[in-house]
Amino acid sequence: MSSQNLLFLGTQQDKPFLPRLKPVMKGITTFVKLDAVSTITEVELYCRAKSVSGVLTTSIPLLSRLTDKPNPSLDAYSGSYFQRNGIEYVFVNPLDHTVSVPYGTFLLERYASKLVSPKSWRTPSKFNWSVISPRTADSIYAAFASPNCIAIAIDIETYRENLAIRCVGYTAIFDTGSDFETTSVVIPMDSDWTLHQVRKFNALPAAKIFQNGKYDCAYLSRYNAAPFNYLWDTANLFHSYYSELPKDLAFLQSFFVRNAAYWKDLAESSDLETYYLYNAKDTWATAEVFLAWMHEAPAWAKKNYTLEFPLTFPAHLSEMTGVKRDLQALKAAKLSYETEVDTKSASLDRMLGVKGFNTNSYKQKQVLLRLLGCGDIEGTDEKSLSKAAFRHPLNARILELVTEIQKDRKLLSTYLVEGKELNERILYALNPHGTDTGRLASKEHHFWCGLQIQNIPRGDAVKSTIVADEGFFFGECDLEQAEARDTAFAAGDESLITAVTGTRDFHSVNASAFFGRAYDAIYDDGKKKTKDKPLRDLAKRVNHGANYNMGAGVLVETMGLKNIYAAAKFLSLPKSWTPKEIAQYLLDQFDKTYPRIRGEYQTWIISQVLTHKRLTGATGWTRYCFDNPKTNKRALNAYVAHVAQSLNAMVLNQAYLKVFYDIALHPDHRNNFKLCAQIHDSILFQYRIGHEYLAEMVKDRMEIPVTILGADGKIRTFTVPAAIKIGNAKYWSQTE
DNA sequence: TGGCTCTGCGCC
DNA sequence: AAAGGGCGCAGAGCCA
Repeated sequence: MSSQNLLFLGTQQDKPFLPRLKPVMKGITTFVKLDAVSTITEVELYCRAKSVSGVLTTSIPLLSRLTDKPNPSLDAYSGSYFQRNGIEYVFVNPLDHTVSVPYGTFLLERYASKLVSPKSWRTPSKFNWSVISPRTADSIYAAFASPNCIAIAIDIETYRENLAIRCVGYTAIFDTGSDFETTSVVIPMDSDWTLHQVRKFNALPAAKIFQNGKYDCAYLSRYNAAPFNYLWDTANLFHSYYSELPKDLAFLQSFFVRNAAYWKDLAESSDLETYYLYNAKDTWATAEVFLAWMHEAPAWAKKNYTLEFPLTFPAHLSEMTGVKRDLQALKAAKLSYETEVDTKSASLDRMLGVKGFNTNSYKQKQVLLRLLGCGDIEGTDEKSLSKAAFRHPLNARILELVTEIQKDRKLLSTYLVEGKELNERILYALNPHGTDTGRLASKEHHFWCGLQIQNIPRGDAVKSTIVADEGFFFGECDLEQAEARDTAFAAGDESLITAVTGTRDFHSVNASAFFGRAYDAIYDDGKKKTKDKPLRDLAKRVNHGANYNMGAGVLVETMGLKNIYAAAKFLSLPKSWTPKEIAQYLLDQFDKTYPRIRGEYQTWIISQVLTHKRLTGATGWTRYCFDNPKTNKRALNAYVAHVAQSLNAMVLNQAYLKVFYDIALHPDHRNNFKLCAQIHDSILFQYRIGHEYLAEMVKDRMEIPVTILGADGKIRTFTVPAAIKIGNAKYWSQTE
């Protein structure tokens, strides 16, 4: 069958979006079938009749037949390839993704090209694998150690219950001169001999490739089997290329390997051989993704990788360091909040005349709002409750209590939970590939315990349960007004630059400029004290809102009616104004003061994205942008926020690396210093008592000059100042 | 019972 | 019509 005809086998759901399919099929004759099919034979007969050799499809029944699974997930299989009786099948997400997902069309086109232009795809290496045995180990090792082995992909499988490694898979990539070949091997972790093999293979000189390798390294470290020459990570590679796209290995494989199908369900197998096969396939996929990325990725993505990947190592150190929990303090805090919740809940129940009102139930809160005559309020979150509270003192009495209970329960359920520790330590993960902007993302640790370390509540409640190690104090060093400075310089807005870099208090300068009051009436420079807190706070909120391109309606929501009316009152605004008009007035004051920020700066960002599909920051970090900031305000907001957030992240990441190499790893300092975490604009560490100078060294390394081309076309250099927070801080709550 | 989505909320 | 960015986790609710 030499015909190039293709078939799109979809569902009725796809019908409205069929016009989007046409450009993707690049002029190839494509038949369309939207009615349900019940057998593969039916599809095959149709294809024979129409000389169709390839089927692009969103049909779940067909997927079910091909995978022999009752209820497969189309999303998991999107991009997957099957071949049967000479017909090729490629699954894609429902066509409505072309409009509902920013990268929907991009992925559809990419997956369709598996059929439309198969020659544009790399031919993957043949997958061959074995389970290691004493008979084969030496020859496999010798091959992996040979100079034409250019890299080795590794992946471990673990038992969650005891943090043991179940098996380790390897795929070696061999350069044959004209092509790349691979060999995969799995080492079950079931004897001293196999552990010895794992150590040997991990110590091989070839560069190692992982997918999210900090996970693997955490476990391998426990076995004293850390890998040597870990240089590549497919999660970081892909994040460096398309940060807005998913980064799991299954997605990466469908993205980079033409004739591969989703294989992750093999992991559920109870058959050992099948499980090892799954492990081997993971490493093969990792190797193939690596090769395809190297072949395809543009220079800017490679530059991104050089910025991002090195962060793996300080992140690994921080993750394995963790922070100590004072278990007694935890118990006490927990008990005290539990008592608090009990008391308040009893009081709430009495007020409502019910038993066991659940403040976590949005349904119950909906009913409550209705009973209080506030059925018009949509949500049941804190803002909605405070809106209702503002309407009547009785509402306020009840709903403020509800909110208080919720706050306490949040602490109890998320942060004051016993048993999150490992050896009395709170661990966490810090992932350089976790965000669209290049910030690190945090989550619980690879050992299935610990906490997200970047959202610990600000107050003492939780931080007073985090204790420094014996002989150490906590220190924290943060970049001051970093995003505001970054915005000012990126926009090239002279007045904002002046305000944010001046010696005067930034928010008071704003308050003065926005609302026409004398600066001296708002802030006392001599005493470094705020004199008009309400006005300064108002300026702070307005600045924050405007920076994120907030609309008046949202500003009303975030400030709350109480604050909006209070603002109108002390600014003597007309009494007839609606809350939204008041908010609009506030935003207008910002725009009058800093017209470039929501003016030329935004225009510049839009044109950058529209002309290049990319935003490149001052440090060279580039974000590929799938969304359209001209037609989609959400996208515009995201890209506007990106510029400052990303620049700040990049600078802090550089600082994190410097602190890692100059202090945490340095032979002169390593015994007196612990690198704990990076928290968006700060670095958390511990220093040995008596070694306060280390905090100074951290500060020095955080103050990195940035040279930036502003949206006004001028080049400027600036440095965000860092502030040290120390003070005999035995507990994290005591850094100040 | 487990898995999924929705809702809400902690941080910067 | 109107739309504040970036994250991860817990509980409720719902479905199979």
